[in-house]
Amino acid sequence: MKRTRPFKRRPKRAEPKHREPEAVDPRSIDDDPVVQGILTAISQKRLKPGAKLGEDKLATAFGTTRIHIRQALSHLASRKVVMQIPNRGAFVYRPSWEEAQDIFAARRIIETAAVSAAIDRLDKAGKAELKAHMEREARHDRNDRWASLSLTAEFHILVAKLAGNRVLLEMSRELMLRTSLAIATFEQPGEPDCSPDAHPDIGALILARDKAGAVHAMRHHIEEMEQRIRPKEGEEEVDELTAIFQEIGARARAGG
Amino acid sequence: MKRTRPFKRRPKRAEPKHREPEAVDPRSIDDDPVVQGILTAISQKRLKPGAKLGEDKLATAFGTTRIHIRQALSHLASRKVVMQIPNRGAFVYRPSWEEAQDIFAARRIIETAAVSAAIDRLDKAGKAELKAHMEREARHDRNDRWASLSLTAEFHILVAKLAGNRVLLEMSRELMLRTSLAIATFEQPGEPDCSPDAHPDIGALILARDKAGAVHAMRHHIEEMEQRIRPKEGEEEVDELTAIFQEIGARARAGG
DNA sequence: ATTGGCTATATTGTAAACAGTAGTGCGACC
DNA sequence: GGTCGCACTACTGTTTACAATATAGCCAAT
Repeated sequence: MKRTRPFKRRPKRAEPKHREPEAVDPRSIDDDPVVQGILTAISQKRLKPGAKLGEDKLATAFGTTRIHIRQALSHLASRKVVMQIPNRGAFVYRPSWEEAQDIFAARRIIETAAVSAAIDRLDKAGKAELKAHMEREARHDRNDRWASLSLTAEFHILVAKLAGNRVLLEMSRELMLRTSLAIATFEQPGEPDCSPDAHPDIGALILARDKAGAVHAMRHHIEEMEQRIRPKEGEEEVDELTAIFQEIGARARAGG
Repeated sequence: MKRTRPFKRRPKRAEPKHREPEAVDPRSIDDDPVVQGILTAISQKRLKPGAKLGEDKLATAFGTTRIHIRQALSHLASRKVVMQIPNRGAFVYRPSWEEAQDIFAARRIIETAAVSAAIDRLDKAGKAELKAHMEREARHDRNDRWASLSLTAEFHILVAKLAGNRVLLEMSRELMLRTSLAIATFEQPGEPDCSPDAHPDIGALILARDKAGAVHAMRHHIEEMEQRIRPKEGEEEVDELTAIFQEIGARARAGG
């Protein structure tokens, strides 16, 4: 077909004018089904710390390509939910004992502040949301382990949401996940994550706007969780080994 | 060349035994020179919010490949330092006004807690580190804008480090960067990020173990920073536009 | 003058082939 | 019998080329 218009060849194009990237749908990778799937699997403890996350297997499981999986895994690695080891692959993150303690300490700080802020700005809609959650948690089937784990996590997320600070909310989400990993790594077998009666108490104190009481209850609740985990015995061997190697390395460097 | 040994073809191999991924050098992507380069460029305000981060340009600038750049950019996008828009590319993150306020609120919470914890566990080494930093900050060349910005950020990071909680430290680092972006986006021209006298005061109060005073000074310092930014006038137009569109969309959903 | 349509180019996104590395199992050797 | 070494597989990591999308420039028409 004849070209309607002859186009002269332009030698080069000017630097593109810097268009501001506003007004664009900022769809995040957090909404990705692969990311969401792995996150819920972890928070429900179907995936345990140290589990291998093979790229091919995930690709066939989710019905997508390896590239997509790689993107999701590296995102999760940025959030310290997944550990990537060169030429070995991706594994579910296994926090150290020190890191587990730091996670709980961070939660004490952030969630007590969140409770306080939530009480300050509690309105009708917030009260309704909180009551609805408490009812769901009260009447849920306690034998459904996966639903229980999801619900207990959602309570803490809801409090963070009621605080009205999105940055804090994102941090809380991240800490919740890392708490799941910490508990899964260091839990004593058979114990639940959250003591089942703590959430109704805290919720009632928030609804009553008893700030001091709610903050204290939340702090106590988190400390109770923390006291339920114990350092792994077996890890001392590993630490000893690494200590030996480090000593040998240091001696080699020193003695030439 | 002759094969020394005939190998029979094995039909399939068993599932590999799950070797635990411990005892491996966990080199993080945070140490990547591309990531570090972009982060320091942002914290020194050489890269402004909204700036385009073209993959090819970065690849040639850093002397590496596009894939490497893509990995670095997606990591930075996970940390909300970079905004990736499909088919448009990566830009330096530009926080909204609400997000900027949330960042400062989060810093108030985390850094006051960090000051408190830092005083609790302050030892000789910590005192020395703090004194060394205060001296560097006192005698640095105030005309060197880039060095100034680095030093003021380092003070806050040092306090978080003295608190002895790595999780909190990582959060503080992230918040520092996002504060840089918030200030760069909403600052009044010509004003410094931190009031120059605040850091010596806070440092002295920490060294004196005056917990209440140090916490108060830190909170005041952050509030002072926050009060120095103002919402952009131009943004109101955009907000009005988006409001109109949202209204139209809602009406279409309801009436259609 | 502004808007709309068209084409060329720049840039990002994706697929597939290739290369490199770690891990497994068999055989050999002491 | 335990250890060592080799060949092979499975997997990750990288390169390459190609496809898809958005942007800029130009012309025409209103």
